[in-house]
Order: sequence, then structure tokens, then C-alpha cells
Amino acid sequence: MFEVLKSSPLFSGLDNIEINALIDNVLHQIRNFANKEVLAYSGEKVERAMILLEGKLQGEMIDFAGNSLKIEEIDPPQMVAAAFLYGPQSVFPVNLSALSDGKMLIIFKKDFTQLLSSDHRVLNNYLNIVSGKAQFLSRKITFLSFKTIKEKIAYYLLNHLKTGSLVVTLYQSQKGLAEMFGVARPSLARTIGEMEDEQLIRWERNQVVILNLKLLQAILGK
Amino acid sequence: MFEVLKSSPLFSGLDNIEINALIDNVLHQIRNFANKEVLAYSGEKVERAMILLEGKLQGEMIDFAGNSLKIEEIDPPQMVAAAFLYGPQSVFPVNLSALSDGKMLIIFKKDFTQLLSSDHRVLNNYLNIVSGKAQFLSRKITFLSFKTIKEKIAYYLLNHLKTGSLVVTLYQSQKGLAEMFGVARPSLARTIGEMEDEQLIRWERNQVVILNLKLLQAILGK
DNA sequence: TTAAGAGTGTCACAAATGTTACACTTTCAG
DNA sequence: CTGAAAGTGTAACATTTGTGACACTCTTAA
Repeated sequence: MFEVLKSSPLFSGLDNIEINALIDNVLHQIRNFANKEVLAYSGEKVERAMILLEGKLQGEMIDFAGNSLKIEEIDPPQMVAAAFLYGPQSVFPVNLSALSDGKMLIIFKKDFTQLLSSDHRVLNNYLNIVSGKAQFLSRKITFLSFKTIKEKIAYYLLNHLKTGSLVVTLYQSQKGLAEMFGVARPSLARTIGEMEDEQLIRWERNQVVILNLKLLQAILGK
Repeated sequence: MFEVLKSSPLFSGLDNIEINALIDNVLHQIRNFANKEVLAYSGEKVERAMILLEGKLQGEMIDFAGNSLKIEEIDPPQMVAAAFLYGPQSVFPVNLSALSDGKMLIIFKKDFTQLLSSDHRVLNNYLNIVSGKAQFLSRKITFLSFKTIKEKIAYYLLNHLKTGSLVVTLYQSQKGLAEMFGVARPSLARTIGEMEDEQLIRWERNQVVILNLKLLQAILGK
């Protein structure tokens, strides 16, 4: 029934039969959601473990002025808010909204705790997920602490560059990127234009061609 | 021997005898360090669990231009880099340096894993610590995503204000604050000056008096 | 096929912050 | 007590980014 869970980090190392047995053993439910639906608001208590089965979600912070900072996109079969289920302040750090129709598996905290303690491998996986989450957030801070937009662009491109290639494929609009960078959209466009003038990159529709890798690295290197 | 550990989050709920038994049961060592010593560099692999016993540490990110962003200060008996011991990328996210002389308890990862699995309470505590760490980092992102220095100051003061009081005691210099905020020191001083002109606050040596709480909150509220 | 919506490039101007410099004060070790 | 080091207030100026506006392109659903 939960074929997709086999490749989920939480159940890594378990086979289908074991996964189904574990899940059947605890209370759970399936929740369907529609595109653009808001599934949770920042500050809301996290009382259930959620594993995305189908569709796409995003987490974004909204500040008091209404500006949004997109923190991450979530694809199946990832857990949602994994690092916020336990710990001293278990509330959603972001608004969670749907980028498409989809569905997710829901397990209440009490039952999830029981699931964790019933299998050492799952517990170990969960520990890795939460650690990975902290590491992701830490990298996010590194990224946000870059001062200039140019640095952010350079860092983003170099991190999404597959070794050997000089082309970065974009899965987001400039608008989406601007939100991730925490900058205004026209400011991003302007800086992109400047970097094109400098023959650093060529920014096309859905991909960016690196024209001068060394100079691009030098932006971060000095 | 490790009296201070009784109040450590990792050993919460255990008594002295149990703690000593657990620790004696695994390989461990004590490491002394001197003020200003750098204990680990960003990017270095985390191979040991470290619990601060005495002294004070700080973690700071250094960007390529040499600017530093102080992420946190660590006091005993906290764990160091707890969320970076497991997970996909177990490397230090910050430079770890000493703010005073001190010493810490060191347990190698393998032995620490053994310690975790030998007591359910400790494992549970550790899960809470790592979750708490992720939550801390998440709040840090919230903080860094404030656009203006004024917002950052207001947020910082309101968060350090004890209920009922109108005075915030500072345990850091303006220079230290500027590093935490990720802004230039004179810029911080200028903004403080502006807020004093506006009768919002009175900034004294080691403490800040809130003169107009409502207006201060309004900075974040609109 | 076409109209609507989303995304993009660009501009002029405003606002915020960084940079560098210097004088002054405070702290603290010797 | 004193000198050095660290911290603070402030200024002029340079840079960077945000804002709001508009025209244009692309995509897509009716």
C-alpha cells in the first residue's frame, strides 16, 4: 500500500513487508490536500508526524511586513517538520502550503513515538533525519549571511553545478529564487544583468550557462 | 566526578550514580583549553561528542571576506555540535573558539552511540537536544530575515525582556551584538542613536531601558 | 486563436547599510 | 596609577538594495 515509503529516509533499510507491518501497527490516516491549500501556519503546535506521499509542499516564513522567505520545498517521500515534532518548542517554524494536489500519511505524535521505539533502525533513521535537518538549516544560515546578491547567486550556482558541467538547470522562476534569497525580485534581475554584462554567466529561460567559472568562484573566494 | 552533568540536558532525569556509571562504561577523556583557543574549524569532521564542563565557547561563521557572524555562545553543561554528530554531513558548521579557559568531556562517536543505546532516557534526551538545536537554528533564520537593523534590535530586546520589567541587561558589547546581527558595528551604533532620539529606548552601559514598549512592539507589528 | 496571468527586463529614485576615519571613554593588567 | 587595548559615538561618503512603475514576452486555458 505504501510503496513510495520504501525509498523514504525514515524507512531506509526496511522492506515493504516490514514497513507495512510497522504502520499497520499504529494509528494513522491519509490526508488529501489541494493545490495552494495552507496545511499549517507558523506557530501552530506540531502534534502529528507527516510524511508526504504525493504532491509538492513548500515552507515559507512570512515576516511582519508580509514579505516571504521560502525556506524549502518538500517532495515525497520526505517527512514534514521532522525536527519540530520533539524538542522544547514543537511548533511549525513556517507556513506550510501546497504547491500541487497531493496526499500525506499522518501519524499522531504518541503513535509515532511508539513506532520509533518499536524498531531500532527507524529510530536511527529518524535521528539522522533530524540531524540532517539541523544541518540544512545551518547551511541556510551560511547562505543568508552572504552580504551581496552577487555572492548569493554565485554560491547558488556553484552549489547546483554538477561536476563536469557548466550548465545549471533551474527549477524555479526568478521570482521564486528572489524569495529564497530574501531579496526583491527586480534587485535580483538587475544583478543577473550585471553578471551577464561581465561575461560571467548567460541566464536563459530555465538554465544558466557558466561562462567564466574561475571568476565566479573568485566572487566567493576573496 | 562529573557533578555538573547532573544538570545537563543529556542526562536529565538521571542521578549522579547512574551518570557516572554510564560514562565510566565508555571510553572518554577530558580536554582542557585556553582562552581564545580555536577548538574546531568550520568544515572539519565531527568525530567526537563534546560536553562543556567549564568555561565558555562560541561558534561563529566566517565568510570569505573575513566577516564573522556569531551564531551562539555555549555554557556548561551543554553539548557542543550535538546536531552535527550524526546525519548526512557531519561537519562543524562554525569555527568553535574559547571565550575563556575551561575544559570539556570528550567521547568518541562510536562510544557515544553505545552510550545512547545503553539508556533510553539518554537517547530520548539526545533526540530532544537535536530537535531543540534545529529549532534554535530556525529561529536564527527568522531573526536574520528581518530586513532592517531597527527590527533586529526591537526583536532582540523584546525577546530578552523579562515579563514585568522594562530593562534588558546586556551580556555583550555592541561589537558582539553587531556580529550576532550580521551588521557593521557603526551601523548598529547609528541605529541605536536614532532609536534613542525617538525616545524608544535609553541605551546605557550594560543595560537598555525600554521607554516606549508599545512603539517598540509596533516596529515588529506592522 | 486569443485573452489573461505570470514572469522578465529595465528604469529613476529612495532608503538602508557599509566603509573609513578619528576622537573620546572605559577597562584592566602590571 | 598608568598605559595599552577595547569599546563607543559620530561624521562624510560610497554602495547596495528596495520600491514602484511600465512595457514586453511567454504560457496556457477557454
